[in-house]
Amino acid sequence: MSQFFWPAPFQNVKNINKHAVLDLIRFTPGGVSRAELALRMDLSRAAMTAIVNDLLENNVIRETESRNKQSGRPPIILEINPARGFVIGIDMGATHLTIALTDFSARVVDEIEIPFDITQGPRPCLAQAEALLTELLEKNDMKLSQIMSIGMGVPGPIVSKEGMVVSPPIMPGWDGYPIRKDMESKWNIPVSLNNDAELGALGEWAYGAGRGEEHLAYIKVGSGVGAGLLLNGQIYQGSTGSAGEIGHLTIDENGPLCDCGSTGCLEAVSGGKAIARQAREAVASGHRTLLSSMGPPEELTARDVAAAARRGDLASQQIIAKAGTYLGIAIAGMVNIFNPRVVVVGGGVAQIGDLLLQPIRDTVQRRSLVGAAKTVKINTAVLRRRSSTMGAVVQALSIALHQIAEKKGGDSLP
Amino acid sequence: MSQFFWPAPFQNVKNINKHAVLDLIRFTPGGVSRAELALRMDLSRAAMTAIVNDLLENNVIRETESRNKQSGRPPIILEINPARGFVIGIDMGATHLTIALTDFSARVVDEIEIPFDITQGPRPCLAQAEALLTELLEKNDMKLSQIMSIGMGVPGPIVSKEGMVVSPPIMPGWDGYPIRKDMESKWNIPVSLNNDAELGALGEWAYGAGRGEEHLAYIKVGSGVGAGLLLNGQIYQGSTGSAGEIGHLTIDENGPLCDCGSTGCLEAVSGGKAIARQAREAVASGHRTLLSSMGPPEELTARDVAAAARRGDLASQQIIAKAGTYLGIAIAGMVNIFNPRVVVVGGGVAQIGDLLLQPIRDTVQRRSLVGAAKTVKINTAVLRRRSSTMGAVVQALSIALHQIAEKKGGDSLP
DNA sequence: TGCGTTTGTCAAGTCTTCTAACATTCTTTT
DNA sequence: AAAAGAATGTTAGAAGACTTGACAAACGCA
Repeated sequence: MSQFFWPAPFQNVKNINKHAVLDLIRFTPGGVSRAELALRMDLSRAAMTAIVNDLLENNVIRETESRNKQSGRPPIILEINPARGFVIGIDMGATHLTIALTDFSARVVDEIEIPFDITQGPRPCLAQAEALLTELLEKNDMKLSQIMSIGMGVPGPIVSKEGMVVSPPIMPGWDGYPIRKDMESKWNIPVSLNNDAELGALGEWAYGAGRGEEHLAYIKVGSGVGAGLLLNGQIYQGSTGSAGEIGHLTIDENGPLCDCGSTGCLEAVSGGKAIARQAREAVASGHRTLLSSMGPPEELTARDVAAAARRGDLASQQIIAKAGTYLGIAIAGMVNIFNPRVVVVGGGVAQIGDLLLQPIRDTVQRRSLVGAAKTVKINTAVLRRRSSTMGAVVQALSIALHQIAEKKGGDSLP
Repeated sequence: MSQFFWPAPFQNVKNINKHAVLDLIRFTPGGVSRAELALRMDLSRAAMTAIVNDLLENNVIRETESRNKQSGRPPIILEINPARGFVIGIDMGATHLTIALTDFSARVVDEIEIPFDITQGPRPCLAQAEALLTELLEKNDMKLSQIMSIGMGVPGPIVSKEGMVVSPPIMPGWDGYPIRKDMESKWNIPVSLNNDAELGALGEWAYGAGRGEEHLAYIKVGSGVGAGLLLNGQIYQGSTGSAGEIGHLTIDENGPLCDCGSTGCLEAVSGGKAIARQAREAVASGHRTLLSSMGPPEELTARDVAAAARRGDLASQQIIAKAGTYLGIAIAGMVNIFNPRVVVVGGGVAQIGDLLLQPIRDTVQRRSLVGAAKTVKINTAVLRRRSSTMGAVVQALSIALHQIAEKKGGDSLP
C-alpha cells in the first residue's frame, strides 16, 4: 500500500536515491548486486547502473567477486570500499572514555579505553579525549588528516542540530557548552554528536542484536541507566533531545535517595553504582556472603557482584535479581507505550547476562500487554561494551560516506 | 543540516513532490501561495507553477482572492477545493458511534451520534454503522456514490496494513476480523482503519491543539484510557499496532480490580467507568455529597461527577483530582520517554476541563525530568468530542485527495 | 552446443526541475 | 500622475534522472 500522508515541511534532499542506495549497500551484510538494489528500491536496472557507476567513480564502493546463484548470470556484488578512508568513534561515558579507529566498512583497526570522570567539565574532558585520540593515531602511524569524520556519544540529552547537551542530569558544567563546534574547529573534521544510549541503539541496529529492525529500544545499564530509541529506523530524540531518559523515572517512592535529589529513581535501584552500594550494605549487615572476601567493601563494584553471583553467592544473586526486576518495570512501561520488536540491554552491568536478563524478561511478561509482550524480544547487546562506540562509528561513516558520494566526478585515493 | 541516514527499505513514491505540495496546501490554515510553497519545499517557482497547474487541472485545489501584503504583487492563495467531493469519518467508541460527513476542506456538513456497544461483535456493529451511514446520507439527500472515501477509528490495537485489530483488550470477537476488507467490499469505497486514540492525535494535529507539532501525544480518557502518538508528524503504531496502549499500565498495585483481570490499571482508577464507580461508592459510604441527590446511584456517570464538582461538591472534586493525579503519573512516564512538545487530553472525561487538567499538570511537573517537563504543554482537546472523528476525516481525505491528484489530465466535476 | 535464466548496459524518449528572462500587479516615491 | 521598487507568477531552453525495450554477458543444464 502506498503512503498517502506526508508531514508538514518536506525535506528536499539532492540525489535522494543515490544516498538511499549507498545506505542499502552499507547495511546489507555481505553486499548486494545492482539487480537486487533495483528491486528493493523499485527502480529500473538501467537507473541503478547509472547510480552505482557514480558511486564507483567516487571509489566509495567497490565490486567483489561474483557470487554463484541457482542459474543465470552471477551478480556482481557491491560493498563499501573499506580502504577509502578511516573514521573515529568516541564513547564518552560517565566513568570511562573509549576511542575506536575503523576503516570505511566499520572494521575496528584499533581501540583504546581509559578510566575517566565526566564531572571534570568540558574543557579537561575534551582535552583528555584529544590526547587519547592523538595517542591512538600515533600508535597506528596515522595522521589526523587521514580521518574523514568523528562520531561521539555523551551521557546526556542532546540536541543534535545544536551539537550540545541541554540540562543534563549527570554532566555538571556541560550545559550549553558548544561541544561539536569546539571539536570541529579544533580538529577541522566534521563531528556528529549524540546521546550514548541513542548510539547504542544505532550500533546494535546496524551491526548487533537488532539488525535491520524497524523499531528498537536500547537500554544502557552502566553506572547510570538510560535508553535510546530507534523508531522507523531513525534515532528518535524528542522535542528537546531528552527522549528515553528513563534513569530518573520514579520506580519506588520509598526507595533510596538518588544523586539527582529525588528518591527511588530507576538509576538509584538498578544502576551499577546502586548495585555496588547494595553490595557494601550487604557486607556491612554482616550476612554471610562471598562479597566480604573480595577486598575492602568501599572498593566493591558491580563487576564483583556479578562474579560472586556467578559463583553462586545468594546475596549477590538477590541484588542482581532486584535490579533486574526494577529494570523490568521500566522496560514494561516502554514496551506498552512504544511496542518495539526488540529491546536490547547493554552497558557494563548488562554483561552480567542471564542473571540480570531473566528477571527483566519475567517482569516484562507479567506487566506488559499480551500483544506487545508476546512479540517483544529482550536480548543482551551483541556488541557488548562496544554498542555505543560502534553507533558513533555509524554516525561518523554516515557523514563521511555521503559527503564523498555527493561529489561529482571521480575522486582519487584508490 | 542535511539528513544523512536513511532506514532500510526506501519507499519510492511517484510524484512525491506533487503529493507533498498537496499536503502543504491541506494543512496550512488560510491557504498558501505558489511562491511560499516554492520557498518551503526548496523548489523553484517555475517548478511550483507546473505542479500547481497539475493540481488545478484535477480540480483538487482552487485559487482564491489575492491577499494584500506589504508591497509587490499580491500572491494568489491556493486552497483545497471544498466542492470537489465528500468523505465520511467514523468514530466507533466503546459506548458510542459517531459518523460525520464533511466536504473536501474537512468542514462538517452533518454528524450523527448514537449510543453503542462494541462488545456485540463485528457483524452487528458494522451493520449498525451501515444503517447509521445510510441514515446520514438520506438526511442530506446524498448517495453513497458521492462519497470518495471513509476513515474509521476503533478502540483497539490496529495493524493498518492488514486493516484489522489484533488481540484487543476490550473488543471481544473482533480479533482478526477483516474489518477494512469487509467495509470496502460492502461499500465499494476505499477505507482507512486506525486506532481511535491515534486518530485523536491526528485530528488535534491537523485542526486542533497540536497543529503542526512535530511530536504529539494524545490521551483519550473516555470510559477507558488510551493514547495515540504522532512522531515526526506521522502516526506511530509500533511493531504490532499496540503502541500507546496505556490503559492497562499498572499504576497502583493495591488498586481496584480492572476488567482486564489485572489490578490497579490506569483505566481502573482514571477512566470514566472508574469515576462513576467511585461516585457510587461515595454515595454508598454515606458521606455528604451532591451526588446523592443526582438520581439513583447505579445510574451515576462521570458527567454527573463533573457537574457536581463544578458546583463545588468536595467529594466529586476529590474523585476527579485523584483520577487526574493517576493520569499524571502515566503521562509523566510518557513525557520522560517520548519528550513530546504537546500532550493533548481528550475524550469524554477530558471535557471536565481544568479540574482534571490541573492535577495532571502538577503531577507531571513533579515527576518528569526538568528538561522534558519544562517544555511540554498539556492542553485539553480543542476539537472536544470530535478529535477522533476529525482524525478519521483526515485519513479519509488523505486517500481521496491523493488518489485524485495521482490521475493525469484534468477530471471534471467542477 | 544450444537453451533458459538472470545480470548488467545502451539508446531513445519522457518527465521533472533549474536557470534566466520577462510579464504582472501591487505599494511607495518623486 | 508617472516612475521606481518589490514580490508573484509564467515562459522557454537546457540539464538530469528515470523508464522502456532491446541487447550483450555469463552462468547452469540438457
